[in-house]
Amino acid sequence: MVMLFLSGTVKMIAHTAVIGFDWFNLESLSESAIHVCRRTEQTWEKESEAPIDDGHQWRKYGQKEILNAKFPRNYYRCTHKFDQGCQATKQVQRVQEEPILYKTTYYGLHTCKNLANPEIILDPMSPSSSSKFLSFDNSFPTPSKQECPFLSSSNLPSSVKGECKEEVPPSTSSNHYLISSDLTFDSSPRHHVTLSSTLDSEYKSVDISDVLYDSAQLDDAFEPFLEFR
DNA sequence: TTCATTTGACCTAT
DNA sequence: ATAGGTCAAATGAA
Repeated sequence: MVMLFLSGTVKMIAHTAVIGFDWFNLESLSESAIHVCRRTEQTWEKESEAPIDDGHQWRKYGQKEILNAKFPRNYYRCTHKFDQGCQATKQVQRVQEEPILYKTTYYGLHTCKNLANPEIILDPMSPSSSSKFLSFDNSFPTPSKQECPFLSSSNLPSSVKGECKEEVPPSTSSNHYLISSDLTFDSSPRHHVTLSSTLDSEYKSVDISDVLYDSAQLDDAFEPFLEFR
C-alpha cells in the first residue's frame, strides 16, 4: 500500500533507465513541456513562486547562463557532500519574470543525516518500510520544506549558517504528510512537482489529478520508487 | 578565522 | 565548436 497526501498539482513521471544514455525528455501533461536530463538517478522538478526551502542545507557551487534562458541557472549541492558523502544536488532557475516563477530540479537523494526527525526518513531504496512518508509543502505562497517525496525528512531550517539565503524561511506549520490513498489536493496551478526515476524498467506517466480517482494507479506510479508494499 | 558565495576557467558530452 | 555542469581561487560576511 502506498499512501500519499499531496498538495498542488503533482505530476509523476518514471522512465526507463538506459545505461550510458542519460538524456531524456519528460513531457508535462498540462503545462509547458519539461525537459529533464542527465544521470541515471532520480530527478524531480518543482516550480514555485519563490525558491524552495526544502529543509536541507545547500551550498551553491556555480551559476551559469543558459542558452535561450532569460535568467541564469544556479547550481547547489548538499552541504554534507564531503562530510557525509551526500550526493544530492539541485538546480534552481528563475523561469518567468511576471509573475516570478522558479523551477527547482533535484538530482539524487539525500543520504546525509541532517535530520531532526530521523525516524521518518524516507529512503526509497530501503526494503524495510511498508508505507512511505512523503512530505510536501502546503503553505503557498511561502513554501517551506519537504517539497519532494524523495527527500528525507530533515526539519532543520536552512537558515542554519545562512545557507539558501535566497530561499524563503520555513513556515511554522507542519509540512509532513503521510502518503495515503486518501488524496487531498488543492487545484493551484502554481505548485507542481515532476518526479522521475531512472530505476524503472518502463516509461510511465501519471497526472495526480487522475490518481485522485484511481489510487491503484498511484501505486503503479510510485512503484518504480517504492518497491515495497 | 571560518565558511559561503561569486565567477571565470576548465571539463565533458553532444 | 558549443552548451551545460563543475571546480576552485578570490572575495565577502559573520
